[in-house]
Amino acid sequence: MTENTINPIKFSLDPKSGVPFYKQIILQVEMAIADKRLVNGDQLPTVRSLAVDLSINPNTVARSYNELEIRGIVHTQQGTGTFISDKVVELDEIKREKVLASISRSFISKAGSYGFTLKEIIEYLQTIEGGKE
Amino acid sequence: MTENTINPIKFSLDPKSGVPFYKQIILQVEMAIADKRLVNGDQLPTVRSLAVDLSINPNTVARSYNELEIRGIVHTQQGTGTFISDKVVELDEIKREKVLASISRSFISKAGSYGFTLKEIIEYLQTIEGGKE
DNA sequence: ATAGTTGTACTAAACTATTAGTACAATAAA
DNA sequence: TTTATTGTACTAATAGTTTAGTACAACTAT
Repeated sequence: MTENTINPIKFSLDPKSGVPFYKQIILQVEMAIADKRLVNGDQLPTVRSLAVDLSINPNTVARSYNELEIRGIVHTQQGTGTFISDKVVELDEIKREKVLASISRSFISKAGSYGFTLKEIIEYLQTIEGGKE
Repeated sequence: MTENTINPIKFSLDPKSGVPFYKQIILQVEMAIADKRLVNGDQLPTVRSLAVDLSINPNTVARSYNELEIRGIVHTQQGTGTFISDKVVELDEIKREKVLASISRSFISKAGSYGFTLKEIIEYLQTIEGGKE
């Protein structure tokens, strides 16, 4: 009876990876957004259905969805479901740059602790970018 | 009687930071190397002395030194002490690039999960680099 | 050889993160 | 209002990480 208003993303877990289940789910949502398999307004599987699907506890799914909500990636409503936030796909440039700034900062700091300068880092990344097909 | 063959780095721990003691020690050594407060051949404090200094267990210091040794940053010898590896300051370019490649890879992957392309990343880093005094 | 230094091994305690069990609360639809 | 859906709260079990206690082994110097 439910139309497929739900974009059928395939979730899967690798228990051997050492990556916590809830993080794997978050990553899969993020990646799906990144390559447009999920777009604004799309509904994620319900907490229960995904929990059954993956044979894990509903709370584990809920935790993933909660973190995604905190990051502003999804919004959630009891009785209705969890949906990709409109803002995400509108690509709010300000928020986007904040995210990039944040993860860049920690990367630069880490590289710096190994003695790399920002100049060196950029040069290295350019060799990668140039070298891809 | 001991000359200061030991470069007197100041170690300090922040128990509230949530960062494990052994990681804080590693980071402080790495940073000291990065800005030349530690150079090749310099001796680190002995496991015991640093443990007393910081009021922590010798094993915690030893764990830090072990990780640093695995990374090739220090070498250690019983009865003698722990020293900054010559290779570190010779800046073994091959190993150096491997390190940069490794941390870059995880950064690129993380940024990618947020939908950023390598091109975008590089452009962003360049704005930072251009903007520093 | 012997004494004093150094790092190391092994074990256990404390803490934290992760997941699950179970019951509940909010919303939507009839 | 009732029923079925949705997400949530609270607790506990489990596993993993981190630190400490304690005793040991390697090496240097005398």
